[in-house]
Amino acid sequence: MSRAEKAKAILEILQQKIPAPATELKFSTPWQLLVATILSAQSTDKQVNKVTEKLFAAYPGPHEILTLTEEELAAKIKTLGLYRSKSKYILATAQEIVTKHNGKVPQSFSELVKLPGVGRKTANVVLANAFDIPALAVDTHVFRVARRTGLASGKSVLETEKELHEIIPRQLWKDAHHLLILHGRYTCKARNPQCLQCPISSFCDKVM
DNA sequence: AACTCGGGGCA
DNA sequence: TGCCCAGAGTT
Repeated sequence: MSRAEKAKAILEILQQKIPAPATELKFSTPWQLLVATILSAQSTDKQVNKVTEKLFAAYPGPHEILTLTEEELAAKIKTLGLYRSKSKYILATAQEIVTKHNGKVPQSFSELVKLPGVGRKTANVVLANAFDIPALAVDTHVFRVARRTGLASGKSVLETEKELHEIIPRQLWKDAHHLLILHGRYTCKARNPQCLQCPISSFCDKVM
């Protein structure tokens, strides 16, 4: 079985096994996904969902969020860590999107990473999930899953990113990041991995 | 490369 | 009670 076939098989299984609504970041627009992703730094998806549900109901887009001061927004996201910097980033990014991008979230990596608080990971998540553009942010979870399953063998995150780009089928790009990261977070954990309940253990070189 | 922001989840 | 967490900016 080629690596590409393996990737396809693994992702299709994860698609069926991972209950999206409970754990996935919720969003209905590129802007909301961008904000949710900024908020997710050093926080869990559940915490983020709790905050964004209220926030987006009252302030759905960049124009609305700009009616808030930095302190007011910070108060609304105070249950998340790093809330002061996040508030600052979100308002600054909203301002730039309104003034420089005609109110729309830019659709290229180079433009996205120029936004305040948007780095490599956030940019890739937005490209893949909001715009269905092949992009994958390899973080520690994705890296670990890729190594254990043998989908990638590169030593660095960037090498792994390149390898995954080559083998993940086009139609699965949109879900690849969520699936791999959630699998890594809840099942293929760094410590105490749940191999007995792992739906893809038959593809794994390192069942424990 | 190291440091900082940071409340909540979980053992 | 201590460790960890969907990161990014600054020095």
